[in-house]
Amino acid sequence: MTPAPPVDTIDLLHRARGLAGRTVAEIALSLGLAVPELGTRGKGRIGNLVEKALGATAGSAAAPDFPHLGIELKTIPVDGSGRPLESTFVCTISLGDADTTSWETSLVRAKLAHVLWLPIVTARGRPAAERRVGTPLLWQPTADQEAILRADFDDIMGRIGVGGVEGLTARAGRWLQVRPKARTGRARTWSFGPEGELIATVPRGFYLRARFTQALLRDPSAVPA
Amino acid sequence: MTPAPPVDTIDLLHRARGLAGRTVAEIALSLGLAVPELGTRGKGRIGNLVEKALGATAGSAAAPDFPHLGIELKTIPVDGSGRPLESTFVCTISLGDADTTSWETSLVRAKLAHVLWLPIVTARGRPAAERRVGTPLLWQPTADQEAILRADFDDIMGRIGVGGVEGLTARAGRWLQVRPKARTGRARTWSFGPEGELIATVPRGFYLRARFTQALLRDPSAVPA
DNA sequence: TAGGATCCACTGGTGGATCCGT
DNA sequence: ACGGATCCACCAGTGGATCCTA
Repeated sequence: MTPAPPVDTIDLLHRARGLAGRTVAEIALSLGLAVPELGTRGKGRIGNLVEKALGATAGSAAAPDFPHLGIELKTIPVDGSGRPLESTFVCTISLGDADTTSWETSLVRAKLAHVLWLPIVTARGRPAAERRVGTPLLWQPTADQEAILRADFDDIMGRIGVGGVEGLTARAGRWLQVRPKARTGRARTWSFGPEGELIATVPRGFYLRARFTQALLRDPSAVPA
Repeated sequence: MTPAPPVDTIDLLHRARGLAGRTVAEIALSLGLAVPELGTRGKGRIGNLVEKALGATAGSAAAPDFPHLGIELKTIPVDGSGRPLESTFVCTISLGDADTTSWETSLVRAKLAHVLWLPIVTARGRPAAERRVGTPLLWQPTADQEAILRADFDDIMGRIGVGGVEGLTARAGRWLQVRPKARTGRARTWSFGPEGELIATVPRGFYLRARFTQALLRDPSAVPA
């Protein structure tokens, strides 16, 4: 019942376009799956559903959703006019490697190198089943865009190197930012404090600000503020 | 329904003696739990049951079962005359640290520093529910015993340092031995080969040979072959 | 007999994201 | 608007051990 992986990029894009206009309920039904609930329950379930619908490789960490194509799938909740309602999670940040990781070798660069954006038209307060897939966009950063992402990355990693991760706020970064991930007070990861001492901290992730993804969805080569 | 932790060593020993002579079925019933199946299903379930019955801390890794007492609980299947039917698993071996770990700081020493042995009288082929708790033994290694355990540990770690973990067999060690742990071909851990190269291997654990535990149960200060 | 192979329950960490006060 | 907090599914790894052939 689960579709095979797409044979190539064209195939993937065709399939994604085939989902456009369909509701979450319809997609779930066609896969023989339960319609995901949302709200405070099951925040990531639409993302998982769409992955299955497009034949993405299941649950493979540190690899793109479509490994043979090198393409990452990202759903993004948008309002009726196509504006993102949320920032977009990119990946977890390796807090221990702040001083030895470069943009070139970073996971965040790998994730953003080639993305299939799939807007999910979302009316707040309505059942998830009603949400509808919008027009997909296959995107690779332009040189200008990547330069800014790299600058954000270097800025963030530099701040961690100087003051430790606890001194970093979500205010750093023009398009990329770092915010907490996972339930506060439960998950723990290891990092370094201002004096270089080893400390336990909440896991954090890279996110793309909504103002960047908003511009992107309208013009893939946009360079917004 | 789950007992509170024992307040002190005497309390623990009293409780353990209170289990002596009782069957697995009786203990499960008194805790309001299902009687564990065994055989090829649920090999560790009696151990878990007894932990609960004695108020051990649940599922705490790298800590003794009774942290405030520093005591480790080990069930051990024995025949009608009290002879162990199996070797006893002690703990996982840290393969990456072979050259930097000493007996003094090792997990295996910590685990064996103070053990509450609880024999489980086991007739092969009979239902697990019928198994009966034997006479508990609270044990700490004598100086002579610890010297041999340390020698085994050093021997094993030395062999790993020389030939890598893949050259190590369960034949090494007088009382302690190293054997595979977890389903072959599934779990993987990282180690070093003969040339110092990083390799993936099956996880392994320290076990106490049955000839040692057999002597121990008859005479806590025994120094068998 | 015992070395090598294997089994189940549980949970912490990861990947998928959205919630919600200020 | 947005920074900080939080939610669920899934799975590999760990802890509890015993099985099973040669």
